Amino acid sequence: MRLIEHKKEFRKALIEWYLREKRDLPWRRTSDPYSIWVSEVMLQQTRVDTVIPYYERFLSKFPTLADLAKAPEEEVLKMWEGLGYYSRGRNLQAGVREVVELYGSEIPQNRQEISKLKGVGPYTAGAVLSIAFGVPEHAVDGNVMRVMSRLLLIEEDIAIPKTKKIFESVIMELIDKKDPSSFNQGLMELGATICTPNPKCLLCPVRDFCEAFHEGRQHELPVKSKKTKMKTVPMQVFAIRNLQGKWLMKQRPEKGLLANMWDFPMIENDMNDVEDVVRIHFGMNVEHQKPLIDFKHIFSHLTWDMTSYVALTDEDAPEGYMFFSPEEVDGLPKAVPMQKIWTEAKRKEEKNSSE
DNA sequence: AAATCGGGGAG
DNA sequence: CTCCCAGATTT
Repeated sequence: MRLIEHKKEFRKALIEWYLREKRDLPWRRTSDPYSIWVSEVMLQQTRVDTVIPYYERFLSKFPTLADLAKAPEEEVLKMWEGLGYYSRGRNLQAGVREVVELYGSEIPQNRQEISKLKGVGPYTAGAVLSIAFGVPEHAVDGNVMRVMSRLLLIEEDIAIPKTKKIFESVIMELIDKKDPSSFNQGLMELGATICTPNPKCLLCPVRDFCEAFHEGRQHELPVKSKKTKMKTVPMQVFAIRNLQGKWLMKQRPEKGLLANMWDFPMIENDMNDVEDVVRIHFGMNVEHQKPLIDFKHIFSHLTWDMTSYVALTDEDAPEGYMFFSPEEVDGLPKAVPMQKIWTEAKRKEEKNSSE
């Protein structure tokens, strides 16, 4: 049965399956457009199971558009801590502030305007429009490209940006105008649970419409070129405590990797003696340095090979750095590598004081 | 078009 | 290990 000649039957099969089998997820229990927006941003390149607790905490802290708009940016970052892609959090708040200031706190209900909001790209625009407002717009993510590449035997390389336009066009031809929300979510649900990279075709509600299944080629799709060369950067990190029990930290730049997050003093691996490294790079003298924890932290495009130390100083903070009490350090937004080092530093302090 | 931007789960 | 996840932004 050719999908393109049986659109109505396809929509019916997909939507009925979705309404019957859909997972019970927090953002499917609300019709609040702001909440749905938050969920869509958190779900960018992030698994459902990872997002759920973040979604709950975030909306408890910022229940409405107005709450998020007026919050200090550092509180937003703190709520995003550990979720990754931290610019999403800052962009979401910027977008929310635009809605408050430019649109009278009403999220725009057309693609042209909603796409102007910070952090709202082609996917998120279509997702919020279709799910929150019932507007028949495409929401093409990785799931949808995988599902549609199989259903229609589309062999274009999905690693190339312009290939996505093909899928967006296809969805606009196929979408159910009466229930675009269930149609779009149905495709994503299918990609997440059945039409996975290793597909469970025998359970598929629309396999009769699937050209790849018909040809037995579902495992060949989608075609994706993409190969990344990852580099490894050796890093040395120093958790430095002063005589008042405060710890030395520095905020990262507002642009680039882990923007605005807080670090212990760190540098690319220097082969000099540890005390010399600290004196040369941070201009301070430390003593009693001891190894803390070594580990690798893998980003999308690079790996940090971490070596960390604890040390003691009686000097003032160098330019750009500040000392913080343990409670203050807890409250600062830190990426996972620093969290790991901080946890280990506290554990070691605890152990020393009990001896 | 390609690179950048996190972190984790699955095979 | 590799892949990839309800992608957006910058270069």
